[in-house]
Amino acid sequence: MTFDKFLLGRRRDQLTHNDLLALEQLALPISDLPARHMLIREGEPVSVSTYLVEGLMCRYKDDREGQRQLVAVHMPGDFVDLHAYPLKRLDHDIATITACRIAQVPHVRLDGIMADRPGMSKLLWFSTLLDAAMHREWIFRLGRLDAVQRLGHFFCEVEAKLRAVGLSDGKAFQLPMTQADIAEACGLTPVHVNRMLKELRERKMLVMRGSLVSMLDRSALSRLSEFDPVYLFLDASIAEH
Amino acid sequence: MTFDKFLLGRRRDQLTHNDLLALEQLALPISDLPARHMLIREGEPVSVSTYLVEGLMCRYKDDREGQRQLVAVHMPGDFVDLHAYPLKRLDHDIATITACRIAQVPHVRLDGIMADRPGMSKLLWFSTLLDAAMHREWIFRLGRLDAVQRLGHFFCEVEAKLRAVGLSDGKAFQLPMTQADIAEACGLTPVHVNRMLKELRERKMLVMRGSLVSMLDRSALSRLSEFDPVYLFLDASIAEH
DNA sequence: CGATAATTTGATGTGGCTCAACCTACGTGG
DNA sequence: CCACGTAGGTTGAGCCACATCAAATTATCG
Repeated sequence: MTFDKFLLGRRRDQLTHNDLLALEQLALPISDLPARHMLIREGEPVSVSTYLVEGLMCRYKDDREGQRQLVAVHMPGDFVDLHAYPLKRLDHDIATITACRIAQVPHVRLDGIMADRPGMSKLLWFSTLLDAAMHREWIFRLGRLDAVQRLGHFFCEVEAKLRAVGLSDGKAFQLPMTQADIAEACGLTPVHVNRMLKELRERKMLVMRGSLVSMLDRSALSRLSEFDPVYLFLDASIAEH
Repeated sequence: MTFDKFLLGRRRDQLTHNDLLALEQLALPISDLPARHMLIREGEPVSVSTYLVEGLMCRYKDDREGQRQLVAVHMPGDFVDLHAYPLKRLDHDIATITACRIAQVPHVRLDGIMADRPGMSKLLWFSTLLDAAMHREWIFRLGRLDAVQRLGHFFCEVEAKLRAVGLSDGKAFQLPMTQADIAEACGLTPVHVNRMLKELRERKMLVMRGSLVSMLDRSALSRLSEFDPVYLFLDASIAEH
């Protein structure tokens, strides 16, 4: 039950029934975190990894003045900091955006998986490299797209990920982030995010009211923002629609 | 001999002598590539991974108009596309910058390592996550730093990596990249890179003449550009100096 | 020595930032 | 139930960092 969203839409078939059972048995009891709560601070040694069951989390680096740059947004089904297993400490902070439900897996138990289940180890490895692939696309977004495109691209990515775990129908979805959060993700100021959202609204591509995002014209939006979901490594069936 | 730079300065001690021997035996004979040569194109299935023995390589995504955004620069000792092993295909292109000497490892042989050597598998996993950590820092660089800082930060990163494999003495090093290449890495235009290099020169922090980069004042440069090498996961001894 | 790539400099345009004000929704306590 | 505080969102005016376009100068290399 806990891991029923894990890797959904991505090579799930390569997890055997026994693998999944082994995964379920790894997890400690589920716990809850409040919104806007810091989970891990840069540099501290980490000995458990967190799997996100419900809610929104983010990873970020901050500059000298404490300004944040988000480097990832996580949603249900994501192994948020599995990379802390080989790395042992993190180079960035992790915090919740909304209230979250999580399951934590001690690293010593993962050692068992590495020793006994090479196939599953490779799939865990794969899931951390998915994050790396998304990082690369974020670099592209910041380096080569202008403000409207960055927003469009960001929303396309979030929508595709949510759809893979059944949290978007392809038209509308809940995204409880403020415009300031989105600004921190896209390397823009909140003021400019506001103006660009207005432009997307006027262009009849996307409307965000509160936490409800409605994609009025997804294909136009992905064309505008040069979004191509190959980097999400989704199975053909999900990527197409 | 081939892998004598692998992970240098980073948890090398966790590779046993037998591990290293196993690694050396994995590699196919060494081969050479010309400068400005594409090695792997986005999307094509990959069944071998490339280890860089000598030269400079880069990974990049390009936008609709063919404009490149570099997402990584690789130097000797890097397992350039080990991540292709779990991923099976890549989300970006890989090309040489200078002429390169490489060793290629077939993925089937890595399967053997996954099955027999969990400790070494974890170290290989670790090395791919190092790339992810660098990606995150690149996101930060593009999202939160201005042009001079981006350049300073980029040079600090390159210098630290080169120093870890003995290719920089902490003062000067060879970097055979054009200003246009650097622009593609930092999300700037070549013209503006040129002007900002001039500024770094005038501020007596860094001079680039041809491919020789001289860091006149490394500590001032890293302060200016908010460079902190923790994300490179270097052993204390190398990180300090 | 000539051709071509790389660097340098100048002039001008503009996308996104800054600062500042105002508006709206919502939760809390009087 | 209203008053008020606060967080989030919206809008305007002015400015600046970086882009763009264009041309000249300097390396590099067959």
